[in-house]
Amino acid sequence: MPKKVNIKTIASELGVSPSTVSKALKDSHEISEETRSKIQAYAKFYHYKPNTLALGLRNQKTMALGVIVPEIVHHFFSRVISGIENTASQNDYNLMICLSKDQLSKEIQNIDMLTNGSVDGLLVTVAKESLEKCNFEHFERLIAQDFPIVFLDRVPPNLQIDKVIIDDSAGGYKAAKHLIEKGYRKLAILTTPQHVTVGVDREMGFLKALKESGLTIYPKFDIKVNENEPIDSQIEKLFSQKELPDGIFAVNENYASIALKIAQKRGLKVPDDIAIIGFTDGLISKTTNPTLTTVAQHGYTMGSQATEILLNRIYNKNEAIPNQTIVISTNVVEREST
Amino acid sequence: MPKKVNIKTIASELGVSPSTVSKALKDSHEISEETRSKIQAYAKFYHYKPNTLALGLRNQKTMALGVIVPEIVHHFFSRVISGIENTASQNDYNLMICLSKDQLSKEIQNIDMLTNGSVDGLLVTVAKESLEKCNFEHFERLIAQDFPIVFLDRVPPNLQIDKVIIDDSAGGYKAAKHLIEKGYRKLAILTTPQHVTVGVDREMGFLKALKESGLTIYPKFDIKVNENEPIDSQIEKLFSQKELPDGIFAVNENYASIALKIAQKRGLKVPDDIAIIGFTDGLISKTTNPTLTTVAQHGYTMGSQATEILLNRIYNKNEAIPNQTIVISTNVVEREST
DNA sequence: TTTCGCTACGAAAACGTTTTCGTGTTAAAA
DNA sequence: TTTTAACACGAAAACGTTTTCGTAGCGAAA
Repeated sequence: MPKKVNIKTIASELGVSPSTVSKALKDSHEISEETRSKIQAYAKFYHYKPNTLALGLRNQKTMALGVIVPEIVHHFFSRVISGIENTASQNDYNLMICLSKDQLSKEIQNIDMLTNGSVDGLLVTVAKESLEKCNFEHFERLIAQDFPIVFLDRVPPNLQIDKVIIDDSAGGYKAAKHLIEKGYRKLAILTTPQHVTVGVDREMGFLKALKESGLTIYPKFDIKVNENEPIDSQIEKLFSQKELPDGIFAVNENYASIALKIAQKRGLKVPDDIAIIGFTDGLISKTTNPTLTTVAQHGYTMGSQATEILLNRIYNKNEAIPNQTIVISTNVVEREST
Repeated sequence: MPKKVNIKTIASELGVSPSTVSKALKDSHEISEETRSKIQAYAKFYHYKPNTLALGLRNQKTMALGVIVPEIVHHFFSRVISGIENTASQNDYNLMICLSKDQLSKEIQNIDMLTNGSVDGLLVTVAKESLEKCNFEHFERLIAQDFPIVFLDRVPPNLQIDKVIIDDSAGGYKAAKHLIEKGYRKLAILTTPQHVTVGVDREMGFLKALKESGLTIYPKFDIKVNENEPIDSQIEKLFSQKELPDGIFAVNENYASIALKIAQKRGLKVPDDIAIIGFTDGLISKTTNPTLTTVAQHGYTMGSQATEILLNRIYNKNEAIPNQTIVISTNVVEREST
């Protein structure tokens, strides 16, 4: 079977030099019409395609972007990736996707791998472990080297970087406002531990809205869910108190759907007895019964915007563009649970 | 700032030749202890990492696998990718992920891109358009060239290839058996049009089980959903007939959850008045109310098994291994809807 | 006839590695 | 003292491109 052809084989097969072939394939005027069409015909017939590695090495440019996310089996991240892929492929860029599994070691390994010629730039959502341990040396090195990198969603603090983030605080604020407008007053929150900044920010905005309306939150209505322990039983506690809340804000879809299930199991009517509002507009919220009102964060937009910034950096490399922060706003998608 | 170092810069910086540096970094005995440790210390200090492109070009081996799937915002595919990533990274392989968006042209483009030195092998789920048009030339070319490639889930027919598929027929069979055992007799099916083989296979198995139990299916209980038209109204038709089924088999999770919703809207009790069983064990099935019984297809396993076959081909390239077909079996996960 | 200027092509270097082979130096063996 | 062998290193080619520069051949102008 016809093995893969390259410029050299075409050249020797056609009795010309590799330079001639290369030029002919690029429609160079240096090459005569006759030779050119002969070469192009041959190349087309044998499906010649230039070797990506050689091109990358020669041009110091790979037309590939690296993506590092914690997980891929996750509606939000897969939407982000989808957004990235879309604008990347529109600009003839390909993707190398790596998973950090929220581990620092994997993240470092991926960074090392990707930044040695493999890709022209990097899109990163920082791993939880890195955030917990405040270890960002691997990123700082890259930044010092002016390697094009844009952070998404979870970002390293206190660094001069390009980033695209969700306006989590405003999202929490909107969630609270929505509940209050609907007439709910005894509000509870299901949130994450301290080091997950997105959870903290959502809570901040939530509390701010409460304050503005002259409301406060009982400490026992403020549940910080520990992901290393069974989630159900932690949320269960909220429902096993004498006094129950009449509105719950869950900082993600998962907590929201669990809360819904527990509420229904305990005979509470949603939204009559208790309202529930989630965060992240994924598939689950649309299929529960009742469907869940959520604060929608636009992952796809996030991915494509981040990619645009990154490509812009790559195109204008060594021009000192100031660092950008893009804030993607959220909006409440009202469904049946409030 | 310390720009990226490479072998040449290390060599000139340390007054030795590139060959010496290369050997020293590989602990070659040809290099004296003194020089070796000097070089290694320097390399470590400046975080030297070999350039991936150069390595790939030199070794004719990139340590990367190409993955082409129709979509990524899809629970099943993202699980498949997750499985691929896991065994790939265990074997020090990286992933280049491309999306075909079920378009033939994109698929061809991706294939062309990936097979020119970028990756050592390919994992592919064929795009719907390619299946409809029966256009597989781009694959045939690769196969003729002995390029390592493994197909997943949706495969081109009549080709000598390695593939990992779901036992869709058996899955449909199990779904029917399950409904029948539970006492349901008037069964309906929500399936896909002809060209989507997985839907056809699932229906085949389903009908086989019916036949074995002496049951038949009314033509009007056999709904072929056309994805280009509103899905809800097509499924609605099933419920607007004089006589209703008492059990529904939906060939995917989406159809199942829509059917559930419509049934409930019409005041039917699930599973008392009507049972519903889906296919693909995703997130949705676990969060509906009642939760959905489904035929679980193990995407993660599929991905990792396919990757093992592929790596095996790559390691033993030019040894004529016969083509393999791995069939991933399914199982019924019983929940509340049956 | 000489000079000039095109046209059409080739040689070679470079991108960053690895690996084969060759070689200068030194110490041990003859 | 000469030969041999081990040691420690360097030169160069190769992977597949692109691009700069050089030049052979040729017709036209001087």
